[in-house]
Amino acid sequence: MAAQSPREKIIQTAIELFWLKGYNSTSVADLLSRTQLNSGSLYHVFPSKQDVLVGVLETLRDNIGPMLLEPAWGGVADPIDKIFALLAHYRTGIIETDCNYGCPIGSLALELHEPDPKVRELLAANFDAWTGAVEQCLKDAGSRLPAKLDRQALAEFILTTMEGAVMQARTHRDVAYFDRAVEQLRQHFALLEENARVRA
Amino acid sequence: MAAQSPREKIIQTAIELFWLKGYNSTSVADLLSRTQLNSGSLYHVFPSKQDVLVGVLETLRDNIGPMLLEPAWGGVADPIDKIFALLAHYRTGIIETDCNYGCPIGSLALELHEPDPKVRELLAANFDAWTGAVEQCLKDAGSRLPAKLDRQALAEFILTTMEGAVMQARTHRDVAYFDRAVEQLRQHFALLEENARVRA
DNA sequence: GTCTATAAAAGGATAGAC
DNA sequence: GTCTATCCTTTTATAGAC
Repeated sequence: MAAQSPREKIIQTAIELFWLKGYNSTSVADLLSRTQLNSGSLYHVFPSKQDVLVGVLETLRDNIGPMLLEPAWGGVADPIDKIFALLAHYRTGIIETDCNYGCPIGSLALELHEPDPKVRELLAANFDAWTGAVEQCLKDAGSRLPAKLDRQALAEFILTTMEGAVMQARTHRDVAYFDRAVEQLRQHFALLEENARVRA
Repeated sequence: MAAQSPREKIIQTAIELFWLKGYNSTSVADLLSRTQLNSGSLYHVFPSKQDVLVGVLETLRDNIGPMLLEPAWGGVADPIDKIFALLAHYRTGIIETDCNYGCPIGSLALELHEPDPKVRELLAANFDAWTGAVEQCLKDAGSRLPAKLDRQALAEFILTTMEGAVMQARTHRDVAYFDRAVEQLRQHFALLEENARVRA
């Protein structure tokens, strides 16, 4: 592994701690002790804690492929299978964290109540990257889905499902809440695909 | 209006501030200045800030009827209309807050990363009260929905939709994200109702 | 660019008089 | 039950030497 710059160390650590503890509950001191850096080094790179958050959100937005999609899609080629593989990837996160899992973006989106405009736009950009990837899957599914289907709206709805399902699984500490939501979405897809066949 | 006890003042103010700013970003000093109470009075009733949170969650759980369902359902009798009236009620909240709206329970559920077991159970109990009310609507819809439909799972899915849709509308500061998610749910209902008719 | 020390403020909570 | 004063810790951020 190549040596990491202070910037890289801080971003990587902040991604993990903001995800595990949230933004407000992660102190600069937490970041310093985990990275073994001194405050002078951190504040030299990031003038304020919020600048660390901006760096985190830019990194997540720019690396959704290697950090999320490629791990989720390894070996999966079918576009509709990819969508459910992405959801299955979140399920793995839920299991690995004993049902404590929260979507890094969704949790920040609800934790930060009056975010700086730049932060809010980066949260939105992360959602856009996610729904954009799913929308591409829906386009790749071609005539298997109804021609008149609003594929952007359905991509957003898949994000809606993931976020709401993760929230309930976490709150109840029970992955079955996630599974039942995904099953409802599967039924929705089954109805859409049947609809497309009938009209074909 | 009847005189309010310190306890009632604190709970009412905390409901509002936890909703507007979140739990961590609401200080005890905020509660004191808003209620015009002194710290001695607050800590006499609530030994710690977390006890205020417990009181808030118990109050919301025990008053879901007058605080949420009855305002949302005024004049609506049809069980399926009630479900979409409930969603329309959230839409009103989104509009009234300039798309800053967050579900009080959902936001806390994601903000609190390692909640005390009692707090977590109360969050889950609030979700249960919500899905329980929706599940009753689905039962009241009787044969308009497929007989074999898992009505508990669908009730949870409606909560999933609301939470995910609120999150996206807030993040994008655009109610259209909420509207599109509800429209997807409407299509899902249309397919279910058609399904029930065909088999009848 | 990195070090140590520390400022300056905010936070939760307590003490003891009334 | 309520008042005022204050303790103690945590937190973000800065200063100035190296």
